[in-house]
Amino acid sequence: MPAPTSSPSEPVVRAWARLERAHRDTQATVEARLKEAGLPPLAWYDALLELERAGPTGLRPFELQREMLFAQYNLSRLIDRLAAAGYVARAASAEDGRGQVLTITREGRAIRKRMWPVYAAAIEEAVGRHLSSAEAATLADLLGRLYSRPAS
Amino acid sequence: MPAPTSSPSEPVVRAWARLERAHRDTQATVEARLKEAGLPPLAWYDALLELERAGPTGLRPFELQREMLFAQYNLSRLIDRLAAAGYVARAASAEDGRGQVLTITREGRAIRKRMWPVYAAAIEEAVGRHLSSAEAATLADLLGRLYSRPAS
DNA sequence: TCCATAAAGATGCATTTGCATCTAAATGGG
DNA sequence: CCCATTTAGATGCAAATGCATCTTTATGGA
Repeated sequence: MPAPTSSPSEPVVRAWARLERAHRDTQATVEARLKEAGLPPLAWYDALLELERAGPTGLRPFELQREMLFAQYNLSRLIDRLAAAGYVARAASAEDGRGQVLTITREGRAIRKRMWPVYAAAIEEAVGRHLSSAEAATLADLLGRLYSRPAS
Repeated sequence: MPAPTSSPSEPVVRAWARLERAHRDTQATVEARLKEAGLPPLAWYDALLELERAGPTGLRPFELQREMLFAQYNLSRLIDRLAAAGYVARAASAEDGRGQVLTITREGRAIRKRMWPVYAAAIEEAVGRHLSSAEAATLADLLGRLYSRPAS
């Protein structure tokens, strides 16, 4: 057997490098727009959206963790902050004595809704502006191959 | 005039979301491989590579900052660490009394060289494995549109 | 020449992340 | 039923990041 992992081709290295930069740049734009508007950071939006989608059943932290690809300790503290802000409610899980169930509050729904227009405009500024719809679709498709969980 | 910034199309939102995830995932893989091998983090590589490319002339911190799209205070501290590790040398700038000139040391070149095989394998694992060369080229092209500075 | 302004870096302080570890509850084999 | 192992989640501590601000030097008018 030859080399166990072959060296990446030049286009692959370029794609990687640009993934880094494009991410840094777009992320910075989006976070900046949210902050300018006096709104919470991006991660809050993601968590609130997942919880809103989950409906009144709510989600267990570990489920949310999988959805968000977030480190456990990291999520634990994100939830702390969201709960402190009154955007999510924690309740002890009925079936699992170790666990809890998270649900979004009315305030949580409200802030998420308030974040969306700003977030949307930022996405358009950072991404949409530079690509046609067809190109965005191609990009989404290619990026989708780079991580395992197909979720969304 | 209609809405100053239109709402992003659905493919654009998808592309954005996947950019987030693909980045998180690939970045995590690469950092993990480096750490497993007992090597410094990715940012060190990037900085060292830029400095190596700059040759004996070196680079001013603000130049490096632009290359790397790194926050100023952040870079200032990254340089601290690199200098403490003996990988870069700082010297007062001749033309600019405020500034300094950074050059990579022999040890810096050595560690960068030592990082490359691990880094390369990780890039292949995180990106190359999932895409053909043509696809990688397409991806690189599309990502390249998302940030202004064409550098690389 | 003098001064206001801008640019290059550094730094104190608060927040966030990463890492290791811990507690408590669940699970599964003997 | 019991104990070893696993899983959910929290947390102390160190490192990194973000933010505001500061110092020093350069620059560009009046």
